Amino acid sequence: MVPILSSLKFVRVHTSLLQHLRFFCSQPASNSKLFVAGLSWSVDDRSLLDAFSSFGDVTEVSIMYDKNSGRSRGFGFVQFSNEDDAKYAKDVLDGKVLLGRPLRISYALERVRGAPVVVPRISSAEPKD
DNA sequence: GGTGAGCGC
Repeated sequence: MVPILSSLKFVRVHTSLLQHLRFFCSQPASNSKLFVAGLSWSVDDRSLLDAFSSFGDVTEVSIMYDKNSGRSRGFGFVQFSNEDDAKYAKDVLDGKVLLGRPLRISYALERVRGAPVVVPRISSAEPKD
């Protein structure tokens, strides 16, 4: 009886921890920050800014570069000051070709301090309420 | 160094 109860308790704690982790990580950091992937390796910050600034007020643009090679990792982040501008740019530019590569745009995830960003693989298991 | 889905220090 006791080992059963303790194992059940362990399962409860474990599942709640996973749910909390998934809940925390699957939430967008904000609706005004976009995650832009599918970038060509020749796209830099300025060309990305030029592509997005025509759809709204862009606060910050950052492309992730490899520390060793110095080349672009093919994705970056675009921060808008307005949520509607970010949504507008996402709706228009998502799938559009920039320098030969189709853009893949989605909302940026919450960045957890000290830990890598966990990308939710299970989008069908999200609570609807 | 070539690479092509992805979530940043």
